[in-house]
Amino acid sequence: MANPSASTRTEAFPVGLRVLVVDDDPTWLKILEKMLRKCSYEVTTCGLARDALEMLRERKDHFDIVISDVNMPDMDGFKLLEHVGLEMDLPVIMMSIDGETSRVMKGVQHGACDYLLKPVRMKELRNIWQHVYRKKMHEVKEIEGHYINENIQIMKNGSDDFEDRHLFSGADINYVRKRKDGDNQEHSDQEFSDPATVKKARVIWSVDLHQKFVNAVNQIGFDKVGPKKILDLMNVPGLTRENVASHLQKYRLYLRRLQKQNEGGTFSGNMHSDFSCEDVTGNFDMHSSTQMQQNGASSKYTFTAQKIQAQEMFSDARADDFKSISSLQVTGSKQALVCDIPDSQKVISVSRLGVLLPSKDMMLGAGKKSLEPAISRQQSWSGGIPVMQFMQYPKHDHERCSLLEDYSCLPKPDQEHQVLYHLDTPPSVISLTCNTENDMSGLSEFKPVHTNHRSSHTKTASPLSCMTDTLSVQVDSGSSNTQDYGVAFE
DNA sequence: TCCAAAATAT
DNA sequence: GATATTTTGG
Repeated sequence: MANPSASTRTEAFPVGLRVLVVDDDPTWLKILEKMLRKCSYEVTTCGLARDALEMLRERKDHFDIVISDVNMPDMDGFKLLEHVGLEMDLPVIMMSIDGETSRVMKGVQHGACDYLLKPVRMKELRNIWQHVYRKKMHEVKEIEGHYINENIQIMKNGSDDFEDRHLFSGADINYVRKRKDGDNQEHSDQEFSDPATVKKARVIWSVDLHQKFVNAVNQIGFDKVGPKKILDLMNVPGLTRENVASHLQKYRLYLRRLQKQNEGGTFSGNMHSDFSCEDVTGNFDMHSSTQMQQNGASSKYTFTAQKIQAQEMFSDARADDFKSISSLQVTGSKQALVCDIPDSQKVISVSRLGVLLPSKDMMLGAGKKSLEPAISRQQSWSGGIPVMQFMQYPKHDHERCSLLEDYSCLPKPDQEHQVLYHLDTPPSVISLTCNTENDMSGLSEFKPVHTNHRSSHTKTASPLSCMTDTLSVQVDSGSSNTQDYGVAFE
């Protein structure tokens, strides 16, 4: 899938599928080649299994799928199948003249994704791309939850843009979500047979992607910003103007809401003093962040921040609208946050502070920076360990809490939780963990008064000079029905 | 079922 | 390009 030429292609997904056909019979090779080309696939033929294997070994990234005959003089088709499965893990379709059950079974047992009988029909060849797609989906599913990436995260049932194939490629794997198995297994044949009916990819606005978006917006200037300009600046393959427009709409709504709140003058306290960098910086073991949640209730708070200098806080103080985020705005520079933690909410996080000022000041675009909460559940690897960054805000008042000042919303005593502070600017990560129930109860009692308690966990924090870039808080109670991925503006 | 995110329509 | 509406998926 890492075909270099892929990036230059513009055809719809199955078009250009790179197929390697192996058959000792030159006539069949010719026929198959012709038929496959008719399907708009990119075909490579090979008369010897050994040569095919060699070719694959040399350029395994140059093929998407292999179709091999079973009976070949130099090497049994099953043997080839075995090698391919083990060495390059490409989908392999076997074919033969006879459809003897045992042979077909053998093929399947050896890992063939399909078994075609000669003469092969056009319809069968036209659909082989599904195997590639399914395989990818399968792989994605396996790594789901452990992948982090700074590009687009896409979920699709198919791909309608060649470029998208990059999202599937090993080197540039983007987190791809798939539907639940049941969904496509049931109607796979119908749904997949026509690429045109395949659903469009859904872009998941991860923190990183959102950050790019925010950076672009800032660069352009809020008043002059437009989807097209942002798209150009972001320069993310596969991302469309519509994607950006949609996100921009959400972003604007978010800022508007924030501004409103700000005007309303609800200040939830003086976060500044409470949330100084000292509390945030420090080195903690980030590994703890990897265990997101087990069956029980566990809460975890992670956040990364860069240059934390909070000054203002835009949080909703209204009890009725508590979904929210807490964002602090930093004067001079940067961020802060508050968050609400719902028990039902699985993850809460405030993240990456953007660089826009969600206030009038920002609108004026004076280059001020602000903290911007983002929400997403995204997986990332930090030091080989998956870390999730969350940014979803809870919606229950009773659960809300501000990291800065209101800790009453922290997880209930009966829950196990972890708190971690994670410095994302590159390397350092801080994590704070409390795993005992006792700790929990302590947290649940968190109130401003408990500042000390919190400090104790963050004592190693470095000075303000340390910059924090993202702050995310995640609370995992084990049960939740909220969407937990993507950036959320709330 | 509900809700928010993202896609799509206007 | 902005906004309204619909679709999607957790």
